[in-house]
Amino acid sequence: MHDSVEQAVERAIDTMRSNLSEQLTVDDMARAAMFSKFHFTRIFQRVTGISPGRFLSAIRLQEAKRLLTTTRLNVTDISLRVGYNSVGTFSTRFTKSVGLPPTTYRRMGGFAPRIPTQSPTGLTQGTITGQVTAPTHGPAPGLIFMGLFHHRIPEGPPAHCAILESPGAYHFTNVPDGTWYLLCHSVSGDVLRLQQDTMMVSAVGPLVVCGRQTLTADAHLKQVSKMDPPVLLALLDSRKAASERQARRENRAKLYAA
DNA sequence: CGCTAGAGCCATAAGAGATG
DNA sequence: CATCTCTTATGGCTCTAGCG
Repeated sequence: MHDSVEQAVERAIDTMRSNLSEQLTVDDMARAAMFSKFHFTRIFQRVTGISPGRFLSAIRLQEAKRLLTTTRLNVTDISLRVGYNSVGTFSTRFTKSVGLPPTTYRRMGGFAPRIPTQSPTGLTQGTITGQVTAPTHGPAPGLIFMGLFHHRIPEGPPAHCAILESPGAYHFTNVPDGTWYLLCHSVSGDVLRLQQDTMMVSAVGPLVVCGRQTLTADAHLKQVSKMDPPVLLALLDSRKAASERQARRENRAKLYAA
C-alpha cells in the first residue's frame, strides 16, 4: 500500500516534469495518480513534505535555472518554456526563490556571490546543533551547504547557513523562534551540471525552536531522489569557495610563522 | 475522503532602468 | 534609440489548510 502511494506520487512528479510548459493543475496530477484531488494533495504532502503546487513551481524554476546557464534563450522564452505566461510573474518568483534576478543569475554563471540570510527578527536565542554524516560507500561528498529554512524546500534567504568542508559537527546559535527545516546539500564534481548521481541531500524537520533551548538534529546525507524537492537558492561556487578557504588558511599560517 | 474560507499565486499592464 | 529586463500595483482565481 505504502509502495503504491509512493508510486502514485512518482507518477505525478513524472507528469509534472514531462509537461512543464503546460498549464498543469492539481486536478490533472490527481487524475494521473488516480486519486481525488483532496486525497492526492494529502499523500503528496506526506511523501515529499510540500504541496503539489509548490513542487511543480519548484521544478519549473529549477528548469529555468538550467536553461539560463546552458542556453542563450532570452528570459521571456525561458519563462514560456517552463510554464509561465507572464515574464513579470516569472521574474518575481525566480528572484524570490533563487535570490538573484534571472539575468544576474546567468551573468554569474549559475552561482551566487554570497548566500543572503534573513535579518534577525528580535526574539532570537535558540540553538540547533548536531552532526552531518554521509554514506560510508559511494563518492565522498564535496562542500556541504547547510541552511535553516521555513519550508521543506530550499528557497529564499535562509535564517542561517553554513558550509562544511566534510561531514562533521555543526552549530547554529541565535536561531529565531519558529518552525525550521535544516536542509543540507552537497555536490561532488561539477555543480553546474547538477547531475543527480553526484548530488547528496538531507532534510531534517520540522524543528520547533522556542526560547533559549538547544535542539539536537543529526543530518544524514543520501543520494538525491526524484521525490526530493529541487534546490532553488543559488549556491556558491564550491571550487571558488574551497580555494578562498585554502587561501585564508595559508594567510593565517603565514601570520603565525612571522 | 469531501467541503470551504482565506491566503497566496498568477496574469496583466505600465513604467523605469540597463544594454548594445 | 530600440529592445530587453525588472519592478510594482491590482484584481481574479486556484490551491491549501483545517474541519467534519
